[in-house]
Order: sequence, then C-alpha cells, then structure tokens
Amino acid sequence: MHRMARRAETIDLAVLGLLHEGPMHGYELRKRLNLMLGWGRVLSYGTLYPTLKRLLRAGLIEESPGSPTAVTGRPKIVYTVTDAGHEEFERLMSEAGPTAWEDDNFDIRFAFFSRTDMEIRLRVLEGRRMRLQERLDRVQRELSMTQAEVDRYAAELQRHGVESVEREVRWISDLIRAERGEGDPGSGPEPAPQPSGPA
Amino acid sequence: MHRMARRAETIDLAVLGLLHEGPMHGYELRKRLNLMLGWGRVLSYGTLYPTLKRLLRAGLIEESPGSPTAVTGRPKIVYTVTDAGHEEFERLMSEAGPTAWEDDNFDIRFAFFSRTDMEIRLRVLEGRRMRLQERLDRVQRELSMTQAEVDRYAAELQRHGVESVEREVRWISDLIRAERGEGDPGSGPEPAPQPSGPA
DNA sequence: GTTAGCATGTAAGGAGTTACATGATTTT
DNA sequence: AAAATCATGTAACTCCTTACATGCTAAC
Repeated sequence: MHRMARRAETIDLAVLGLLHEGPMHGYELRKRLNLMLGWGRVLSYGTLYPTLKRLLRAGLIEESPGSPTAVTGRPKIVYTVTDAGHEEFERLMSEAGPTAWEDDNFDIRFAFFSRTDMEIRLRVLEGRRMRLQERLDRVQRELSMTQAEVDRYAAELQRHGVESVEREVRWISDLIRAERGEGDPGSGPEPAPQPSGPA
Repeated sequence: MHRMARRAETIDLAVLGLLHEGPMHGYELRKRLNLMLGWGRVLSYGTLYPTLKRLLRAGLIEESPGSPTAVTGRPKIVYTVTDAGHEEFERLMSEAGPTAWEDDNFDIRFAFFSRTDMEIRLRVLEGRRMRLQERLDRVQRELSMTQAEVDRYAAELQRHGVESVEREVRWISDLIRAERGEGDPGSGPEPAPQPSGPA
C-alpha cells in the first residue's frame, strides 16, 4: 500500500506513444518530447536515458542496433515498442488515477487521442472537465467565505484564474460535443477525414 | 558558479509576503499559502516547517511564543517578519532571475503587487510579456518548420495552447496599460478607490 | 582543422511529497 | 468521551535537473 502509481508514468506514456510512429533513438526522442511537452520545461538526458533503460528492463521496448556503420563503442541504439509496451500504452491511456496524476497527464494523453477509441477519449475528456469544475467550485466557495478585505491585485489574479479555467471547461465541452456528434462540427477541430494509416 | 538562485525562493517570497499582513503560525500560513498558490498543488508540512526553520536561521523571520495558554511541550509558535526579512522580500520581488525562475514566481509576485511600487510592477509585467511572446515565436517557428503530417489532436492541442498564451499576453498588456495610465481604466481591473486598510 | 551538433551515458544534489509520530483543543 | 481539526515536526523516498564525461560526424 506504499507504492501507488508513480508519476514517472508520464514519460513512459510519452515515450511509448512516440515509438508507435516508428523506431527512434534517445536523442531524437528527446527532441520530439520537448516539442510535445512544449510550453516550458525540457526533458533532460538524466531523465530520458535511465527511463529508456527501465522500459527496456521491463520489456516494454526493445533495442536494435542501428546501421552497421556504428562499429565503435556505443552504436546508435534504436528503440522499438514491444507488444507488452503497446499494452502498457493502452493501460496508461485509459487508466483512472488520482486527480493530480490525471491532470498531469491530460495533455500527453490528448496528444495521443488518435491512437485510442472514442470511449477512452470521452472518458478522459469528461474526467478532465469534472475536475476543472470541481476546482472552480472549490475556489468560488472559498472566495465567498473569505469576506476579509481582498487585495486589489490578488483579486484580479483570482478573477483571471477563474476565467481561464472557465474557458478551459468550454474548450473541453466543445471537444466532447465534437466527439459525440462526429459529423456536426460546429466550431470544433477540423473533420480530417483520413483514418490515420498505421506507421 | 555552481549555486545559482535556488528555486525554493518561491516559498520564501510567499511566506515573507504573507507575514507582512501580521504574525502567523505555520498551520495558518499553510492554509493561506494553499489558497494563494491555489490552482492545484498544496504545500506540505514537510516543506513548510523546514522552510520556516531556514528563514529563522537566516534571520528573516522571528518566532515569538504565542499566548501563555501553551505551557506544554510545543507552544503555538507565531512568526513575524524582521527588517532583514522585509529587505529580502523586496529583493525577491524585484530580482531578475533566469526565465524559468521568473515564470515560476510570476503569480506570487503579482499577488503582492500592492506592496511594491509601480516601477517594479511594470518591470515584472513587461518581463513576463516578453517571455510569453518569445515562447510564442519559438513554437510558431517550430510549427512552420515541421511540415510532417501533424496529427489532428496534437494540432488542436497546439492551437489551444497558442490561443491561451496569446490571451495571457493580452491580459498582461491590459495590466501594463492600466499601470501606466492610472485613471484611464478602459477594460482593466476595477479602479478600487479604497486604499486598502492595513490589517 | 576546428567548431557545432549528434549521440549516450553517470553522479550528485535540490526540491518537495508521503507517511509517520505526537499531542492539544474544539466540537459533537 | 469520541471525533474532528488544530498544530508541529521528522525520515524516507521520488522525481528530476545540472554538471560532468565521452566520442562520433557533418559543416565551415
């Protein structure tokens, strides 16, 4: 009972998901990851390479020596996802963890939505919306309880925060609507008819 | 050259800032902090109490025994900010650190804007706007370089991200305008005529 | 030929969380 | 009197970053 779902699973998910596009080596993976995680932080080698080793030991990915040009000490190691890795990917995509875990992983899950079915997509989206709404309610409750003189700037920060979350909720709601009524794209994302060829 | 500005300074700033409102003990501080940091994470005792000890050793805060009702082992310890603590607060409010540092601390600094002068406020706001714009430019550059088939959902996530940051930039711009032209509140925060009674 | 970028790793340390440990005070 | 909440702390552990260490390959 002392070892619940590690948070490192975010990186696992990202790596496994990216490797679905085809074999890749660490350096390339890192670049893609940094684009994907994007807004801010970059992933360091000190995290990536140990993670790859761990996934390897767990049998979720396999390493294959790259081109035979690399006869030196360390050849360019190319990783592929295994069947077990694919299963783990699907588990992580659909898993319902604690609030913080799901919040941390929402973006990365969303980015891989094409590789899941609609049922999962709706579950993830609705879970996200519910949590955002709960936070909104909590903050608004706390605000109404605090009748202490609110600082002008602190109040503005709160207002902006609430507005941002409300906007996020509307975004999610649009996405849910688009998922459900496929073919009725009022203002959602493009229909994009191609069914995504595998690899 | 191996010990640049610690990131823990965020909590230092928050604690020092809150103690300006009057003496407080740890438990109360934590509640206020959690309201303030708000959207998500809560601060744990395992961080707060060691932080208080550290600030105490550094002479930035002072502890005074609370009411004499507490004759037992651990009395309710009430903390006050010292002169040195006030100086450190002002330093942290105006300090220009690396990008990540300033981004991490923007919210907390903003919340304490009432306790600084306009010069600092403008500097912090303009710094924030500049960094957001830079990120926006970088992402847009990367997007134009990546002509690889973009996944439908990944693209939507990007679009939403860009939109959010653009909105943030507009918010900051409004605030800057409001700061500069005090008395010309087009659509900025409320004028709020009361000068905030101390405690 | 030397700089810049590709490529893979390890060691040390920072920052914070969880879980544990303890006891006082207030509410039910 | 039991339960909840106030209140203070410590130890172990996790995750990640920084800095170091190494060498190949392409561009200038």
